[in-house]
Amino acid sequence: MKEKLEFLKLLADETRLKILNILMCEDSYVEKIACDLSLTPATICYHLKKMESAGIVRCSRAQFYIIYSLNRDIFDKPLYELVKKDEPVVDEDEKYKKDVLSNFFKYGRLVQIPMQRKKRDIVLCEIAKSFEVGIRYDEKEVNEIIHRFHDDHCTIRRDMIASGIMSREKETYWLNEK
Amino acid sequence: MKEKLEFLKLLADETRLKILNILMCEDSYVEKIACDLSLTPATICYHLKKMESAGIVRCSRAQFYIIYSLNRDIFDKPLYELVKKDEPVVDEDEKYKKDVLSNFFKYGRLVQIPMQRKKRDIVLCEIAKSFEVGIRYDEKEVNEIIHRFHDDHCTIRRDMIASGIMSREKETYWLNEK
DNA sequence: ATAGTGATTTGATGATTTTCTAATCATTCT
DNA sequence: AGAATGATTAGAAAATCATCAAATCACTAT
Repeated sequence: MKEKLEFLKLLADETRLKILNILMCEDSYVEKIACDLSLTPATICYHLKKMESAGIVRCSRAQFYIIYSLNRDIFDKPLYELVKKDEPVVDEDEKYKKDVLSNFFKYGRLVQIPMQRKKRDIVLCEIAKSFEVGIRYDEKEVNEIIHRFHDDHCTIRRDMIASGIMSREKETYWLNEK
Repeated sequence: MKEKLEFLKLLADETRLKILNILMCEDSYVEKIACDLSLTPATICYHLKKMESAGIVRCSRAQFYIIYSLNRDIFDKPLYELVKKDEPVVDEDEKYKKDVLSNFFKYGRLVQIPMQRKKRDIVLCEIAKSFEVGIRYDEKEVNEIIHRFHDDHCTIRRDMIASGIMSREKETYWLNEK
């Protein structure tokens, strides 16, 4: 995906398209192209080097000049080849999270506390969304909020502290940043 | 050219490629895509609207949702179709200028003063490059410089004034801006 | 009607990218 | 060797574009 994106980005520029069209007709060199397009050699060089490193053009020295030519093979593919994914599009982490949540929550209630550490953290994070950063809660408030999700608020409250999602000092609890 | 460029620019964006890949699998709607990609609905809407106005996607309302779908026809073309010019690449004006100059100058000398107004202006502009803006020249200096290009410096000097390329006051001449 | 939900627009911000000038590099020719 | 010419790089300025938050719009269902 990344590579195809870079390739498309290279094509999607007015100056580079013009350069490619010139090279479709005949090989050429920096100064000549610059003159044809009324731009500086530095600019043309910048574009040619970019395209060279992506394999779109090649160059070779001939006497005074460095002759650039097109790598014509590249343009035969149909367009959808360039658009179609070769990696999953949706963020894998996000997908996994969603799966876990939909497995353990039914109608907004936690049906079971996950045994696996990784899954339990995801579930705890979800519950943590009901707390706000910067607010101090006493134990009664914490229990009440957690109880909306699961009867065993004690276990979950303890896990919140253990996993570092919340902190506690004496009788007050608070949600940690991030 | 312009249109193809716009099309390529639309394809050459990571988020839009991801959206297209999602739509390749199944039709979808703003909020769902936003959720899949962990972006805001506003952002997804922005991209979809852009692609819609280019005919890449379509949309239609279905109950609560506005369902977006792919216009699949577009992706069948081979890539070079998108790159190849359908207008001349080189600036027509520039080309014309070049032709005129190469017709009337040989080895740096003007072989004949063009009769056509348009062509004469181009030739005069070329000669004017030997003068600098902001410098005052007396008639002798002007003649000397013009003489490098053509024997009949008087005619050309007069044409320079007449065409507005240079100005004169009493004995001094100067090149006008631009 | 109106409350609720998804879609869109607006305005601001930040990131990326193109372009130029000036300086430097590399090669050829004298 | 060094002069000349084309190519490249570095650095800075300007333009373009994606993203978000907040406000507004459009439709549905009660």
